Amino acid sequence: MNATNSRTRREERRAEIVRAALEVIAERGYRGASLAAVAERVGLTQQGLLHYFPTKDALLVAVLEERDQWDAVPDSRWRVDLLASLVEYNAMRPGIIQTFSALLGESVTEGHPARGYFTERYVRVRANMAGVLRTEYGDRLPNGLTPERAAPLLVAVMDGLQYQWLLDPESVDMPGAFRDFLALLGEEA
Amino acid sequence: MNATNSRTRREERRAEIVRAALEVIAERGYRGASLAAVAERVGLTQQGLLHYFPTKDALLVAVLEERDQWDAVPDSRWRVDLLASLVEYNAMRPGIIQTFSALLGESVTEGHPARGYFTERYVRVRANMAGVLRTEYGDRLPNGLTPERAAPLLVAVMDGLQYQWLLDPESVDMPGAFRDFLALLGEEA
DNA sequence: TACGAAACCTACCGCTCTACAGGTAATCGA
DNA sequence: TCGATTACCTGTAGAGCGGTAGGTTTCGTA
Repeated sequence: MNATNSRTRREERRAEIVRAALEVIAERGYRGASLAAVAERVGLTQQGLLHYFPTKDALLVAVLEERDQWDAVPDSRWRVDLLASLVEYNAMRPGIIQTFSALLGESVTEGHPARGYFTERYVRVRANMAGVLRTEYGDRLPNGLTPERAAPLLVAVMDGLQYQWLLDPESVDMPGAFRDFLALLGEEA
Repeated sequence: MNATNSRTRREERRAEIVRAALEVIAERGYRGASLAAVAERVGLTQQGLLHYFPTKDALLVAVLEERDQWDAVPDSRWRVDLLASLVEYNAMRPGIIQTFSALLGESVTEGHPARGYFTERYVRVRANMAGVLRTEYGDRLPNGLTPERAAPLLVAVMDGLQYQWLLDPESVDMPGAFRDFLALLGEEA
């Protein structure tokens, strides 16, 4: 095997570990997720895992980078009707949603290693959403709101619905509720 | 001092501890909040604290009961315009908001002791909000939504805005955004 | 003033956690 | 085939955790 292959193998193993970490964080949160639990899931000892990620925080960074890659795909290519599909898609992947809902909750505590990440992510996502709305409606939505004022609401609805849905999926039709909200945004004042 | 006074003193001490617990949970989350840290804040040892709450979970129960008392005040007495005042009031108490945002985030993880609480609370709050909307608008909002379908959105916006605001209060005008949303709800389709 | 309970304390147990140190076996390039 | 790197392992340090056991002091009550 050549060097490229070695490098690939290492990357694959790291990706495997990140995937396991996503699961464990979903189940126990970041603070509650032990390296040993993640390691066990990929058939390693805790010390073996530290060979790939030297500290717990380094592993978290890798987890957050994975997420970045995930939703950095479309950016300005989004259109409002595609947002509904995104939420529908999310509703089929409760694991990921649970991971990042748990992390978001933890991140508001002091000195949490994901705090900076979520703060910056929100700035970016709000700007993205404002862009999407501007593309769709121009400088004013039908109801008179600017895209910049509607964007935080859009993001809030997505996040807020996720918590209600995670806690009680039977009672909350997340995609349906989100479509209701989009309809609300598109209506005349 | 008589028996009543003793009982009162005990209750006061417990309330003091619960207040300290709210602070520590806001800073570190529930899992990250150690009994010792709470105890120190009221000038006790960890074991002294256990004299008032026999387990950590018992302390959490008391914290959640405090919250119940807090927002059980008005129920059906709420009106839509008072919701805006509530959000404005919340914006002046970041500590409490942070405590319960952190707890909500943790609660979606498996086996979390607050999970049942939040699940039931959402059922109750959605029903309350639907009631408020019905009182204001009747069986259909101006845009055609039923109160039952609008209620999850209302709750989602409140929660979702809190996360954005906690992470970046300078960038997010929580009360303003919420008023925007209320206006949206009140508009004709 | 004597008694019992309440309000703490010290000491400690057993467990878990992250991380470091150092070893060993497999692998890989030259 | 040899020397080095990689991929793990065992062992353990060091701290923190919730909770128990059992003592002592304070205090209300009779």
